[in-house]
Amino acid sequence: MSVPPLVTATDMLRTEATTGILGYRLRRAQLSVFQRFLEVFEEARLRPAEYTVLLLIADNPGRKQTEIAEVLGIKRANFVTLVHGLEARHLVERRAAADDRRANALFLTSAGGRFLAEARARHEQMEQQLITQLGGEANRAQLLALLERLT
Amino acid sequence: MSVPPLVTATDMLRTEATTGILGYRLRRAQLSVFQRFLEVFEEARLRPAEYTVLLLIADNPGRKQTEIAEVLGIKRANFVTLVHGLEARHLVERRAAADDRRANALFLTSAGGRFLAEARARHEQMEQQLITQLGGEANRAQLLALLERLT
DNA sequence: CAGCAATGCTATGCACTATAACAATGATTG
DNA sequence: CAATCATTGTTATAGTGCATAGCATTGCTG
Repeated sequence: MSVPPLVTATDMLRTEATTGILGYRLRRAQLSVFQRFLEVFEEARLRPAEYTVLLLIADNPGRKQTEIAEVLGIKRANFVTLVHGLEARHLVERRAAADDRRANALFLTSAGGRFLAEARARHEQMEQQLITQLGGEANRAQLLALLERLT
Repeated sequence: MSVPPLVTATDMLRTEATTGILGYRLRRAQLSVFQRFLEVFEEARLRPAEYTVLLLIADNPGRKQTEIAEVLGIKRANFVTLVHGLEARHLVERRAAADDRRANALFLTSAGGRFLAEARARHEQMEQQLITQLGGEANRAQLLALLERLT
């Protein structure tokens, strides 16, 4: 009769303990997804945070910086640089708010609209790949629902 | 007949677009879970990465720095500082590896073992809260399985 | 009007991450 | 064996994300 190997591969580490840590798995998965995003949007020079900002401005034109930033969980101070970068690329426009001269109302420029449309298309492809990876749209919906409960 | 309000709350932003971004939801959930971890382990002065390092050393005593670091996705260079901190707190011990004088074999000290046991207990409570939040252990298992597919 | 709050902004520090280079040691090859 | 190359731990350094403090301008409230 044949015997199984007496030792498993000596270079194999025991990692079962990490499966008990939801935060660890969340982090690894998030890094993995972000990494792919960075690769897909490298030539477009678009970062994850910038993409969400463009999306939010598109759906909420004319809103103040602070409002957009707060929804995304970005501090006012850090949002300044982010928006400034998008403005320098002529994707976003800052207009003084009519009702509050302290505030900047944010708008997408026409170039910003076209840029976002293109980005949306690319991102859609990426999201489709993730759905495939997850084993179907139902699994993605399930995952989103579970993530929602954690936030 | 009563009429629904003509306008929704003016301070409400449309955020549906972000639900189409798996990476965004992953990030928010991860930040939320990490935030709680930092609160729970603030007095113990234990960071998420440090916790996983201790766990891995406990389950794989005598392994080289590079091996532990690689499994956790930490660069060798950055791992040096991390281990050094744990060593300074007398939780981890570096011994010259017998078979390779370049390498450091990592071990938990007895104090490190006690510290980890306490940390494990606290973390178990935290994980239980997360399970409650997710609506049961089955949901947590499902979430872990889905996250696995993304990594 | 006086005092307080909010907005955008600048400056700054901390934590995490990534790369390059190095000495010591090990492995490989001619 | 000697020469060459790879690996390990380490240091130094830079970039990025995120947080806080403070400021001037403007708005709000009593």
